[in-house]
Amino acid sequence: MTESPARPTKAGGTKERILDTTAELFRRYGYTGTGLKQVVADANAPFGSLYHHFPGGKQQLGGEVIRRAGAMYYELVAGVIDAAPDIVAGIRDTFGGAAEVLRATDYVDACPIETVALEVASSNEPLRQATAEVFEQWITGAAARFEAAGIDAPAARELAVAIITLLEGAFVLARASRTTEALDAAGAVAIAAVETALRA
Amino acid sequence: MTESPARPTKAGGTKERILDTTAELFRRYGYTGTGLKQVVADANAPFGSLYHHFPGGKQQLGGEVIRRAGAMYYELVAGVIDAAPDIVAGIRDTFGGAAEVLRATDYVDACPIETVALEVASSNEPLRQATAEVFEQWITGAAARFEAAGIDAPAARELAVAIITLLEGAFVLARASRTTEALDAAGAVAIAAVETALRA
DNA sequence: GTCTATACTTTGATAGAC
DNA sequence: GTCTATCAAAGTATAGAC
Repeated sequence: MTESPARPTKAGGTKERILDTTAELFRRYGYTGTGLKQVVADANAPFGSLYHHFPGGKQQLGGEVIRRAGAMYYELVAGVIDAAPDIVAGIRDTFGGAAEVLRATDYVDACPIETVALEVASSNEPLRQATAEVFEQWITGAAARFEAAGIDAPAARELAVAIITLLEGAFVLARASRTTEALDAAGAVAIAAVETALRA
Repeated sequence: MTESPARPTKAGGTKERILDTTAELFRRYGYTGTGLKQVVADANAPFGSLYHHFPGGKQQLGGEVIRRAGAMYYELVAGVIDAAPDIVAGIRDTFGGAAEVLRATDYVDACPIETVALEVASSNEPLRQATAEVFEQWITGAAARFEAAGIDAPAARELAVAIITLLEGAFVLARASRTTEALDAAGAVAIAAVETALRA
């Protein structure tokens, strides 16, 4: 009973709480749209704590959030794919599950780093690199699964890039239109591309 | 010679100059990342002019820029497609041309409304609707061309959604990685999807 | 390590002279 | 319709007590 329920809102230490809160705000409002005052308010943390844990300020916090959220989203999707009986079903479940989550969260919970990636692409080189590394990690992970399904390495990588491209593009149209039409269309094309590669 | 070279930087009236400048800034830095002071500075316009032409402030300016830039980009891509001998070549030219432009502009000139669309999707309902209308216009225009190529209406629309999804998604990965790999992979999948639909 | 108070800058927006 | 001056609020960041 030495543990005290200091922070009612979320579990974990102050640093983790700041990271999780920032990730949530980034997904909704993007990098420039998220203020540090809002971060500490939502994380129930004192302002000074932020600069204690992230002496590099908003940029350091942003970098850690991008890598952390990127890795977590990778694990999430990889789990869905690996739970399916085969790779085609895994891709189908990925797009179908993404559509479900979007509907259930009022079209908020899409890719956690996409908005930030576009915002920083031409304005913040360190953060741009962070997003590039996350996407590269996803591509490598997806390509490995396609290779395991019998597709040769170059085709597996190209297919991985195309699938992730379809998912990211569908998130843009889905969030703008508040429909899952793009995820359905993208999922169909994705499955067709995988089946074609498997036959080759 | 009654015309005086009042503004050295760009052609057109003050309002048009503000619209063009804002569109350029939105593409690079997004909506929240673009300040109105930077807009008037780059447009070589006095600050008061902005609120004279856009009494609704940043939101009204944003809405007009989204619709204007969206329509211009539509005309640009439609021109590329219609200049090609057939629809497959048109799609190939679209993805190839987009890759060329990205390389030539240091990965800045991608979709003019994509960053803004993600930023406002869950934070600014009027602007979210503006982006949704632009995407819908693109989908309708692309679907009409697929129908003209002999694809039935439902399939043409689904194909249009998928192609635009591929383009938007490729822009995200391309700008983040500063490579055109995603545009190449997306273009290949896009062409395959069109060819499949044409055979059906 | 926690927390408060504050410094400094930039933001969107307005008023009013011309 | 142009332009300057200015406002209140929010932005990031820092200092220093505890």
